[in-house]
Amino acid sequence: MPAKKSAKIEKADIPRKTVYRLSIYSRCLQRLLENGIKTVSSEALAGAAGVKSPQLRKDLTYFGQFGTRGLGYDVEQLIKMISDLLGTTHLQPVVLVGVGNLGRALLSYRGFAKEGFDIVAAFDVRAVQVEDMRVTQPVYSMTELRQFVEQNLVRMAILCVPPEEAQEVSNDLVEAGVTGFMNFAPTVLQVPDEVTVNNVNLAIELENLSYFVGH
Amino acid sequence: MPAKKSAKIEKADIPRKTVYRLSIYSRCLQRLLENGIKTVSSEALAGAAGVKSPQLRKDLTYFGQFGTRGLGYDVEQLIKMISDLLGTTHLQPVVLVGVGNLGRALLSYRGFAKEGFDIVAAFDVRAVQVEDMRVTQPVYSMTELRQFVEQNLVRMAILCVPPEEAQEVSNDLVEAGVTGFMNFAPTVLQVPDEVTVNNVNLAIELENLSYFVGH
DNA sequence: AAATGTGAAGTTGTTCACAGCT
DNA sequence: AGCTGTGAACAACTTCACATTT
Repeated sequence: MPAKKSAKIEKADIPRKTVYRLSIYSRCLQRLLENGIKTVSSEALAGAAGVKSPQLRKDLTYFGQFGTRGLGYDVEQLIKMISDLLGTTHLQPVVLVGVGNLGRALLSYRGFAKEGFDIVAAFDVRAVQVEDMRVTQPVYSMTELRQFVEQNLVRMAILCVPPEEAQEVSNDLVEAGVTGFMNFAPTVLQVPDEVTVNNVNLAIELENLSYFVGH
Repeated sequence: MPAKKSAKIEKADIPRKTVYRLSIYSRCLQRLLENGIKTVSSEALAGAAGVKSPQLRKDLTYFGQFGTRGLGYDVEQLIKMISDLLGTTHLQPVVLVGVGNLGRALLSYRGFAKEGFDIVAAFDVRAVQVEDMRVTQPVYSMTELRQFVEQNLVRMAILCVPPEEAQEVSNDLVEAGVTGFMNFAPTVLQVPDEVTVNNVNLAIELENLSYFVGH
């Protein structure tokens, strides 16, 4: 069943970067709201987010018209529309696979919970509980991964396994119903079209910096 | 002193994405080398890196001509040229500022050392040593930051402080000689032109995924 | 014959300029 | 008058096609 092309803008037509910037706008708006600011112009919000104002306006109009000419945007309304769009209105369950150094590190990181994501369980070939008070999630054996994902309707997974295992683990997860990966393994994952992979590689990020810093 | 524009390709003319892909190519080449493969075609290497072959060739020719027509690229030579270029031939000192959850997590992560970076020290307003066996770096008080950076000629910093403090800390670091930041704080840093900032926000990365996964 | 290097074409994303609301 | 929404111009990046070299 090939998708029909239409003139209407659909998910696929929206630049990935636009979606990314939405998250940034959302954080800036949150700050404004905390300071009791009710309305903001594209100029001001763009400044806070580090982009130019036409960029911001174009980004928003991919999704509709939210501003009032001569006035600006309603802060609260914009926040609502962005979180609806990103799916962060409700807490989302996430599993983490691979409890090595990085995996443990991410499990103890409290930054996800604040943004609407809940790492509900971790999995590793060695299902030993982490003896760290800051890690509260249960660590299960790999053999339980599929069943857990299916039963809890988990759609997103954080992959921190060694590169050799990444492809196999992701295959299992996809079969169990996962459609989004945050992949920390330095591997190019082969996945079906409907599955999204966000590769994150901290070492590459540093290397990149190193180039611009010079030596 | 405005920079003179020239026809020759200089650092600024090279797409950021190209530099980023260089790191990916490097990792693929490393694997080839480990498997005893001496020569590789753009087609094969591009496949492994998840890009198209003209992309790879164009990326490389920004820096010179490294291939042999009819044959391909010499694996070892390419690795050498990329690491020279990225500045990862020699171990580089990095400081980490802000030893909260994420900071601690990154300190215990061994992935940087393998790629040529050495987190030599950490700094925090509360200079308490981390009682975690996996964290081996000393944690100093913020007041010692400037002197340490100057004396050890540190050029790169990993910022994990709360957003309110990020700007001030980065000002200090820039004055002390840091020209590259890996910024984990959800803030748009204002820095001089010659300073590079790589923003990394794991929560945004997850939010982004959430959008594509749907709900 | 095989595979690189590259100008030109194509695609995607950004910025501008201004028409059109409020 | 002020500020959004948007088509058109612009810039950046990617892909193609093929001439060139080994």
